[in-house]
Amino acid sequence: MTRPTPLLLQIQPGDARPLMRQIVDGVRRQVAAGELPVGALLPSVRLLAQQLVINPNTVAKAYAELCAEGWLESRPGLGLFVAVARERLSQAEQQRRLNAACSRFVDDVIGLDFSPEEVCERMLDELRPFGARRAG
Amino acid sequence: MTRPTPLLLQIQPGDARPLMRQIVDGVRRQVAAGELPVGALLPSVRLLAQQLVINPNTVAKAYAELCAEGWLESRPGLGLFVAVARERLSQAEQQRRLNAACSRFVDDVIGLDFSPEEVCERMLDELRPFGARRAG
DNA sequence: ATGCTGTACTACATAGATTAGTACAGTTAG
DNA sequence: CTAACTGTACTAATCTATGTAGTACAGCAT
Repeated sequence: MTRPTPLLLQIQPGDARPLMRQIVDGVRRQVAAGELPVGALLPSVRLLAQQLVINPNTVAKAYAELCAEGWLESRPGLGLFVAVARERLSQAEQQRRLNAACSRFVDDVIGLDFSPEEVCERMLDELRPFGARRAG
Repeated sequence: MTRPTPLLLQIQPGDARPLMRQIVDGVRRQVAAGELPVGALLPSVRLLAQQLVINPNTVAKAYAELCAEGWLESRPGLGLFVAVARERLSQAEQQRRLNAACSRFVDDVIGLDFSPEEVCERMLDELRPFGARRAG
């Protein structure tokens, strides 16, 4: 009894990110925001590839990365499902990634004429919708 | 009367960023933080390449990008100097870059178990030292 | 048995980063 | 003027990541 599942995911030609990254980021956001509930079935590798008019291999690689990160769960023969939230990384690794992200972010905004407070506010507006998912 | 100028800049082998980016980011931070005062002479393309044990071409490209961004000024035959702060980008372009940076940052931290406030605090700690340079 | 599912593997093409080497024009000190 | 420095420009080769293409295999449902 596998119900088909729609997935609103768009690929922007003007986006500088590689296709695989656009898919990974897009699906990750939808899962983190709760738009894709736990247990939801995702479109198959071949179907999504057909919808986005890209190679199935690119979709498969994106899905594989999302499985490795713990967002999705693969049941071979059945499909890919949204996984239950769980601790995925050690405390140290999480700190390391936060530092790296902050470092890169600062490099990106360092030349812009915004105050740290302005930057912070704009960033929080985008981050808040995803704050809900914490492993328990 | 060109005085020689020291430049503390390290290249980390473990850093995933390309060499050119490490140089650009490193010099940009030092200029933005005021560690390199306006008018300071930077080490020549060939000297810095020798110090970092990399190809002079890589250094030249990094310097060229810093000139294009308005951080440095080139006087052929003399050398490269820290430029005076000035408006470099249109309001619209600055907004566009801030949005892109926030978007990427959120993608980076979305899977970590930190609250938006924790993320914000950690980010501000790294951003604040560079808030001083605003074009007037 | 048929048709769906994810996965694995190879080969090829492309773009970006880097190295390497050479060459040219501007500036300064001798 | 000459020599020695400066930044800049250009080409060619290499390496890596990304994407494309095609094929093959194993699990599951009807």
